Amino acid sequence: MPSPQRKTPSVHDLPVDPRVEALVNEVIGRVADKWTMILIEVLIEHGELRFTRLGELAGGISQKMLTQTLRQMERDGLVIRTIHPVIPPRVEYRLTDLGLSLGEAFCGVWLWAEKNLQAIEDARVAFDIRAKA
Amino acid sequence: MPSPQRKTPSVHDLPVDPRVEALVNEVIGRVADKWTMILIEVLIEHGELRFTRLGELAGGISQKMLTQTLRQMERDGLVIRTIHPVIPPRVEYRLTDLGLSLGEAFCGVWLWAEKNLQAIEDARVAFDIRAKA
DNA sequence: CAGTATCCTTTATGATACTG
DNA sequence: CAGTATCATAAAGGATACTG
Repeated sequence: MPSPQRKTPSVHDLPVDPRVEALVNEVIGRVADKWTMILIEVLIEHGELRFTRLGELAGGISQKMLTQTLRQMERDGLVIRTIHPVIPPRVEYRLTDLGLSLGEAFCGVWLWAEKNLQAIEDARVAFDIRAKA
Repeated sequence: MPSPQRKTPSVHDLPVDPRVEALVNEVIGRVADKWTMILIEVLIEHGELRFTRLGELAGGISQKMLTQTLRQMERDGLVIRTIHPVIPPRVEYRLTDLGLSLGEAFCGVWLWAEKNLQAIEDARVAFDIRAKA
């Protein structure tokens, strides 16, 4: 890795419009939401799913949050919501290409988390011991 | 957060230890936190920084959240906090290898957001128009 | 089934004041 | 400077009841 002193070898290798950066932050804040990530994960693994099934597979999500998160995702162009006009209603959700690409981008974080779980737990234990002193 | 007995199958259909998965979710939940990501970004770009400077560069963070987020990051092994015993106090923060690797993993999401900013805005506009009908 | 609507609790965050 | 402590409030989220 390049030493931190060198000219910012970060994501931004070019002059960054602060307004663009602010928007990126906002998008990341919204999009990197816990339930959004989990729903994308579930949709990648299972493909198109109905509302209730999606909730079951996500695990521990309330109906309210499920609706709310799905609406946001739909608005952001991450999922497509298909209503089948039957009784009882059948509504299915699937990822758009945009949603899929976000899942792939986020995959790196997921892998990072799995890989470094133990390191984090160790760090916490060490910190808590230090903190007691 | 622990959901009361989830008979729900795991996010993966693969044999994944649910406790591991819960931890991964928790870690991602924390890591996908807005200020954590911004602080990592700033630390990658500027290297070791003092408390106040870090806050300035992060932009719009309250002292309370800065302290709180940095403590969490330190506990998770993402940053190292160095206290120089002088008056006035001088405390510097820098990323650990773990913190740096998280920044790199998250880089994909950052790039995704930059790249797809316009697509998201377009999707929102389109959705809002549809919603009015 | 797939939501809405409502109430209510918890959590997150901000503002302010104070200290070694 | 680099915090800590406290109060206040906004926002997130859950439980429950109801509906087309």
